[in-house]
Amino acid sequence: MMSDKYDLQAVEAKWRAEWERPRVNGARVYAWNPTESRDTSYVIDTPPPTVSGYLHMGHIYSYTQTDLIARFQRMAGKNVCYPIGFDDNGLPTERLVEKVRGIRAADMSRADFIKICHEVVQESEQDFRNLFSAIALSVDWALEYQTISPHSMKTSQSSVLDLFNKGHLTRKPQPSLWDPADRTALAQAEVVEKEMPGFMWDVNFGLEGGGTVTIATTRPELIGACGALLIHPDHPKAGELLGRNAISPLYGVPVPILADEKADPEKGTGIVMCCTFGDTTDIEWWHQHGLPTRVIVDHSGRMTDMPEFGGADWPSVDLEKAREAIAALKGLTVKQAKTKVVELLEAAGVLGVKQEVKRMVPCAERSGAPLEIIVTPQWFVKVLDKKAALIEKGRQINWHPDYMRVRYEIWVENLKWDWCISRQRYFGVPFPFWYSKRPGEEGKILAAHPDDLPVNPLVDLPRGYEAHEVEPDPDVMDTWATSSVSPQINSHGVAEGMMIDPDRHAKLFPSHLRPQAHEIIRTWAFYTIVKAMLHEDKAPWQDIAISGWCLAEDRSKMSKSKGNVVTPHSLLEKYGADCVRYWTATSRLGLDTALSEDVLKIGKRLTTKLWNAARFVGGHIADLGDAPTTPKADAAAGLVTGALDKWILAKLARTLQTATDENAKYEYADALNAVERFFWDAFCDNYLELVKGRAYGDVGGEADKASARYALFHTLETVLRLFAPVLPFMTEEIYQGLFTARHDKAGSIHARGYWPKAEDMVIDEAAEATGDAAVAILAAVRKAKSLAKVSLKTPVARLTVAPGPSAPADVAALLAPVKDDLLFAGGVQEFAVVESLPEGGEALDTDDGAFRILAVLAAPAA
RNA sequence: GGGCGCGUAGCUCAGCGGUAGAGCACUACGUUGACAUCGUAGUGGUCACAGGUUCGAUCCCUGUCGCGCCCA
Repeated sequence: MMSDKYDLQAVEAKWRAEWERPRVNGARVYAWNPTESRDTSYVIDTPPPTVSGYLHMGHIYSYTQTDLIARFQRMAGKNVCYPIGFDDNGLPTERLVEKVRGIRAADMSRADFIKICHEVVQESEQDFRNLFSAIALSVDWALEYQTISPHSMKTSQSSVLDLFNKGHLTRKPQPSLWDPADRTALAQAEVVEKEMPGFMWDVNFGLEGGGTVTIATTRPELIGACGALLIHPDHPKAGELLGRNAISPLYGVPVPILADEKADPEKGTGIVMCCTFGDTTDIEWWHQHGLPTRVIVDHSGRMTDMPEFGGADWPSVDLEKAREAIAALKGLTVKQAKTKVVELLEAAGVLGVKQEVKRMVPCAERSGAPLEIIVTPQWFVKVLDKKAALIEKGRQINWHPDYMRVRYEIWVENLKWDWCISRQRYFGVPFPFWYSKRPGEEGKILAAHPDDLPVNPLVDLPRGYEAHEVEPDPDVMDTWATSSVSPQINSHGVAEGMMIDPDRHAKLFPSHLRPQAHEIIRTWAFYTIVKAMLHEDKAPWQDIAISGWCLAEDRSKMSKSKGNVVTPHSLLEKYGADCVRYWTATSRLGLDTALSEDVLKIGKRLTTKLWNAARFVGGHIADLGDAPTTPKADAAAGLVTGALDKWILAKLARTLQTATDENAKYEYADALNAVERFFWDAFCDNYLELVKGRAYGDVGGEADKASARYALFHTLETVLRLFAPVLPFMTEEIYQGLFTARHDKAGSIHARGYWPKAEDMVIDEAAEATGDAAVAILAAVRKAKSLAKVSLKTPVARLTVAPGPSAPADVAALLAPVKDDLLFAGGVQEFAVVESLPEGGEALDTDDGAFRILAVLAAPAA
């Protein structure tokens, strides 16, 4: 039995709880079955949301799109493995914790800080669980993981150990991107370019043997770190300068003048200085020309006292003056130092023109601080030597939409740095390494034994060593170093010799689908491909589905600062999960979508219509029990005899075909559209009106009525299943309410294998043509009434039908099987099929051009 | 500066070689026994612009302009 009104809140709460209870053969509806083989599985590499973020519409948008795919695959018969995880380690979480608790990691013990991180993370994870449950994600909660859990740490450390053993991981002091605010190294992907106003100064260097040379620089504070001057070989002054030494101002350091094509003769004076390190070009020159390393900025972004200055590698022609400059600058931030150096240069009379320029400054994505390039020992995954192989791996994956692959390839082609995975932070996965202090092997890297993972080198020891013999590696991994093994965290294995459960790994890796957003193609997708390739020379997934962003209604980005953020909770409360899911289902993969209340209202209209149509059908099929089998079998058994009934079943079969094909291609929006059109146009607007005469017993006999009831039964049941991935709550409520006999057998409408089957459907082409004709003529009759501005109830005294331009051969024979239904639905009193319409009266063509009709309306009732 | 995507009815979008589609909005009519959270019908577009290919272009090619994103 169904109530008149759909009680949204109560129904959603009921099924949320029910789906988590063991129901189908003792298992939960969405449970993955670990005993089955890989052949029947469908494995999803779900994005673990970063718990440091706040809940926004984007989460609903992208996670629901994945859920639509998961639900289809499950209903279509796959053993779906749909895990969920939380990315809770790393710098983003540390920053969140410092903010919400008003503390600083640097002010407390490492252990205390980590403890607080765990607390904050718990609260945040519960918010996500509630949201995901509210929108009915069909994830298997038994597969939940955290990237900071011991299991994830073990997987992540196994990964690093495997890369180390295979020679893909190196640790050496080399120039690294450094965030002086958070005091940690960063990877290329965490850099954002910000346009900042600044100045370019001309500065005069002296020349050995007399004279001066003028360079242009935006970073005069680095003059002390200068190792050479560069000039383009075609520069007019190249001839006189090349081969000579310049003398840096303030410090008096002799530096060679070298030729390089990369020194832009159009920029500034056309002569630049190369320092340790102003930018990435400096690093190239430093490598290429074998320049000395001259460090003058420390890890906190302040000027050092340059202890090596004055030595053999760092000579000066005027040590005393240089020491004055060093003393004046020591301890200043880079920014303060810039001002001071300019003053000193001015006082020394070597400062030339100052020009205002806008420049792009590389900054840390998280802290926003301008980056320095500092030489520190860091762990790098070697990727620069593998660009071609990485692009090839990307091409083995099906990208949806395909053009997103280009973004990946462009990123790989433009890589400038190996992947730096070490961070000088606290809340993360530690490296499973120590450095030996044993005499004779000082500095040797000692790796943990795979069986001992996870290890904390600050507490644990490498096999065979005493505490006093080792120095632990103090760093933690970047959060991407762990999230990049999300498929392996779920599959419980990384590589040969690094397996927790080889059987499970073989079943779950590679996964079938990676869903994710496009802005992290260069990070998460890229890093995951790197890991899978280096560990097992595999692509990590078969398909990758890229979702777009959820924009505000005006198509601008939602952001707190703009105040245009719509929270998921307000929408869920107002419209319910089914309507919100409907909104996400209407836009395809890859496209950004504006949040639209209009679309939500359409969803509302659809669910209301579905509820009411089901109430109507329910009234006519209640006593059928589970006597109906399948449309095909019931038709073959002579239970479905009406032409219109065969017509709606044929349209249903075609709709199923489209919906199945589109869903299999991840085109859930096209699938939904096909089902919606069938439900609204064919079923509600036409079939239900045409079938009422027989359903209520006003037309035909018992067999005709039974035929109608069987067709109503099958059509509604199938439509519910087709809508089930998009509207899980309402379809379950109706299904459990009306199809109780079937529900006893199998459980939830969302159960595995519940997608309708093409082989159970039946298409009768003759009946289809007859039904199409009935629908076209009914529409023309309605149009005649609408044009006459009368009620649709107004009877038609006489309806005459003649062949139109594209008429079928025998109109009378075609219409015969539906004549009674048609006349009843149209309120027609007298009916005739003729060769051509009589003169006079307003004839109408049907939309398909098959017929011309003349409807003479009865006088309206008084 | 490079790459990618997008510009179709007032709005949100589909179509992608053969006389322009849907929903919303708007207008008119209508409470018909599932539904007024409704029904039926209608109005509405030189498919951003300019060239080219073709018998024929919204659809393919080239260029221009505008918007968005990614990367320098």
